[in-house]
Amino acid sequence: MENKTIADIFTEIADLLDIQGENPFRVRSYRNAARTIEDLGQSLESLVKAGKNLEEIPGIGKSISEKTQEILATGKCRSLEELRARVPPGLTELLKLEGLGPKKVKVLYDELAVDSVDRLEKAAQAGRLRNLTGMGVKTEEKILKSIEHYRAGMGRFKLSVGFQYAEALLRHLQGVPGVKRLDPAGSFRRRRETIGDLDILAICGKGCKVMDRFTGYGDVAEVLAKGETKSSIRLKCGLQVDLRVLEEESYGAALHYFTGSKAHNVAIRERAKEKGLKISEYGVFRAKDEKRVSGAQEEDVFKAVGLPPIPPELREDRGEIQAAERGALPRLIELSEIRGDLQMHTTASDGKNSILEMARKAKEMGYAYIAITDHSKAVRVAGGMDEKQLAKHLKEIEKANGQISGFRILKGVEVDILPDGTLDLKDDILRECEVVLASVHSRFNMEEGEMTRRVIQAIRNPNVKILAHPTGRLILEREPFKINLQEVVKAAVDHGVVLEINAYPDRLDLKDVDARMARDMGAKLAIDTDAHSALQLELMKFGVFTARRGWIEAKDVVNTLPLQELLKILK
DNA sequence: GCCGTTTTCGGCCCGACTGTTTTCAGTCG
Repeated sequence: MENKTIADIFTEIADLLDIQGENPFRVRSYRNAARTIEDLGQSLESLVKAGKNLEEIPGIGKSISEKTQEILATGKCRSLEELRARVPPGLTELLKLEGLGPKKVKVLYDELAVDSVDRLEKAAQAGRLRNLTGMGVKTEEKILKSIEHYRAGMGRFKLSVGFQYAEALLRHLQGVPGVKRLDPAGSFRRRRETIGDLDILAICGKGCKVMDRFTGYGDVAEVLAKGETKSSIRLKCGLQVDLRVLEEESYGAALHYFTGSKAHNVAIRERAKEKGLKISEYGVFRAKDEKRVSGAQEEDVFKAVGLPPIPPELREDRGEIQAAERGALPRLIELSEIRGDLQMHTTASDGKNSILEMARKAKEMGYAYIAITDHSKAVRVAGGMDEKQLAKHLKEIEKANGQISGFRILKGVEVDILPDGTLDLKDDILRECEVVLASVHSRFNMEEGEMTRRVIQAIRNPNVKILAHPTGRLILEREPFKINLQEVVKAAVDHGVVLEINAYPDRLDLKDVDARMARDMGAKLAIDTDAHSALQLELMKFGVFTARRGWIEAKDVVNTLPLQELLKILK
């Protein structure tokens, strides 16, 4: 069973308890447990099978441990069933609407029997909400807007999409007279794979017109709020952007606060409290007399609680505070440490540029090498090659090597893993390649056991050097296929196969927590763009972001190595 | 429900905004 399945059960329990008006701290315990489980990076099921005591996991105690084991054993959770019998499960969907929380949902259900988004919409349109306690005409209007927004599916955006909007908007704001500083914060700054909204912080001089400039941006669909220190807009694409203007003396505290994550902030504040301090977005204060201690720089916040600065990508309350305390924070990989790119496509299959064009762009980026890895024949839609075509293509690569100096183009292929676990090309031709990536492009809906065996069989082929996009997911579009990733990682370690962090922004596969788990199990990683044009080689940064979120260091990543050392590993 | 170099009971992060109210509850980040 997937961790996500178990986490979803605890989230639903939390929602249902919340609506019932349960103790909010009890509710929070379930939410914390759900988040911890989802982020765990290793399967709870296998931990339980291995006899591990789940109560050793922070945030999981006796009750949630027992429920987890019940869920794993029976596929059900009695507490959840009992709650569902008491509270209509449709109510949890209402919580997803902006502006609706547990209290209002309960009133809506008790007074008007509203138990679905559709019924809520009808009630609001009929003007039946305005008479309820705590609600009025404005609440009605807000709810109708929320429903519209919810239905439009304007949920989260891929990080790469966020980058496009953020960069354009920052350019728009940068030239405004009086603007001294601008920083994106939030999940964008933590480089999460998706973002829900965009937070921008600013320091401005007196009389600065930055808010007018902000709400007057050409791409604005709606101005949600406009004030002296905070304004919110919704862009035409549905992305909400908040701009906050702050004082210089509290800027560091605000940057820390608005970067999050929420769970990280809570943990930092708990620590501050133990030390007799109070941390808010306005600074670090002494608890006894409210006197400000510091807060101009972000480091001040960490310093106040006795910690070294923690990089934004790690701030998820996944052990970074404990690691910082021990002086054991990783030295995270940097984009500048990448020396080459080991997966890309050319006009020989479904790419847009030639071998030489890819190589020249890579050289211009400061790389020392690339591998050309076009598709094999099973991937028909991508113009995959058979043995004969690949043999000719490898000659083309050799020829291109003669046309570029101080740079090495490695002969490679992305060979398809067929449903039975065999490879799409004969071993003879694979032996000719310096970089063989293997990957799954078909039959995504296999049973977990079958898919795991399929991929492990490919890993056992001695010609295979890298397992590419190991889980096959497409962010916001396609779930990863079912596979026992820990068994796959173990096989990869045993057979010296490198696991890929695919940097293509739709994939980011392995994802952060999986990459961390793989490295902890002893695996080596490669960060590759899977570029289908020369320009897409620039997408490497998204792979590096994912790696950093997975606590990965340069020494874990084979394409930070000089060419000769890389070749030794690939041999 | 979880947690404990003060605690096995009694805490559990902090502040702003909104809309509904005449002093505050609910929601959000």
